[in-house]
Amino acid sequence: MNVGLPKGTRDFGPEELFKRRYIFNTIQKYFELYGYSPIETPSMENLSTLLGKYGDEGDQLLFKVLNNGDYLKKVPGDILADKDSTKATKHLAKRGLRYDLTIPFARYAVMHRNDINLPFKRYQIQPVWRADRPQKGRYQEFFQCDADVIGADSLQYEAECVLLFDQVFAELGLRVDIRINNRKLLSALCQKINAFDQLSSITTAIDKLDKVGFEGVQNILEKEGLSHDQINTIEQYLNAEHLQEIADMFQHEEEGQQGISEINQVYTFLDGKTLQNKLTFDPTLARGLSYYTGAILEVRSSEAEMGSIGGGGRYDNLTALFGGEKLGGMGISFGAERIYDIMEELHLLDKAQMEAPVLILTLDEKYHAYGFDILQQLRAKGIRSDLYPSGAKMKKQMKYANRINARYIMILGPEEWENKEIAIKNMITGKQYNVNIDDAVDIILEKTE
RNA sequence: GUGAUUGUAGCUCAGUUGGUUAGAGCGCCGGAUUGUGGUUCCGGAGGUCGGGGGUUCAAAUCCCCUCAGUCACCCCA
Repeated sequence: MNVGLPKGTRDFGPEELFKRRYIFNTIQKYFELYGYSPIETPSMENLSTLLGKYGDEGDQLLFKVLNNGDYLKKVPGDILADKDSTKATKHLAKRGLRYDLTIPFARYAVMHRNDINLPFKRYQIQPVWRADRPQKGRYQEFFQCDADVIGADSLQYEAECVLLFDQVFAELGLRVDIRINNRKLLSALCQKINAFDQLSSITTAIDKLDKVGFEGVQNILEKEGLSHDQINTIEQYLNAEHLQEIADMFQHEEEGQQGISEINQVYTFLDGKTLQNKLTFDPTLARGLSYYTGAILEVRSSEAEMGSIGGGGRYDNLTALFGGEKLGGMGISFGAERIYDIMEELHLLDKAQMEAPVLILTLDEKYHAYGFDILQQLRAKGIRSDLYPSGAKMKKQMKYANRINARYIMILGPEEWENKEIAIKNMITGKQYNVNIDDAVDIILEKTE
């Protein structure tokens, strides 16, 4: 046996897929409840759409799709001779696999600008591909569940996204911590210490706080060439426990005041709404993605050790990259794969298994066709059901019934046939009794409702 | 891209300082029970020990190469 799967990809069996769908369906249900409409984009995009959007590392992690036809012929001889893969790529591949859902959405928004009306609320649940090395909770093919609203500045959407996170995780039965911060505060921090051009690297450093602790962040910042005074100010910021402390810090930074005000407005929108999970302001929350400019959100499980299982934020200009009209917005993403892993770990998916069907057993070919009639009657009533395909040994059929998780079996054998009856057995309790053959469908219907 | 670790039956894993015919549990198939599963008892099938090379009288075991998985770092969901 020499079959296998490409690295970082998985098959999903029936049981697993029932569970996965339960999660996706729940997320989708709330996306739609909140007024988001679905779109889908192709698995492949033009490489020119993708390249340069995710940084140098991102470019490395893009799956490139080899051109069709005599692709080597079109590569200039000198590039071929140089064996420089980076240079040769653009001659070998003009398409690549989708790396996330955000950039394709930006491309979509620009291309279909005349067909969408603002504010445009879309959600998208599709697989994406990344060529990085797989490890726990990381795959080369995985699903993302994104919802974004573009073309509206209102902070109601920040509040809406918090509520969306809160409700979805509550319905899934996961207890989570939702954390909120605002990039404007980080921006103000960099202004305050006169290191605004290092905003991006300081953000990245702060983002590692959870993992490496303050000493680790300190080391990174030192390597970035920041002075002790600057680092002290950053530490003071990171240690702030209340919004007021931050507000005091940024009295002279307009952007800081704005960030504070935005966070307060989000809280105002949420005032009086009952959240089922904890929402905390966390000045240390940074998030790696560079395009966020306002609110940032992150969700972590309070019950399991795992990275973030949801995140999002506000961006100013998603479409700038494609030269379209400036469209800002707010978006969030659910980390469905990780949510699955945590829920499996906490046994929250056991109940999400397929609802057990009804299985009909016949013990003789003579009335097998009659069993098929009953089967169609059950299905017409919307009962998931099946008929064992032959009059095999009772034991074998029973085993099969067990394996497919049948809740009820209907047995049609010589004795029953003679008396115009059918035996109904509850596979969970083991109880069994005979009913009139004409009433059987109604009785099953009653039981499975 | 960097580092670690593991590859033995369908699955999870034992296998001593190299030493006859490589084992267990679970699963599978059959029987006890020709009309009753999930419990029990009995029997059976199933292995290029990841692949290649080397050392040795002898290699699952030691050495080299290679492939694959897993985990961590970078980055990320």
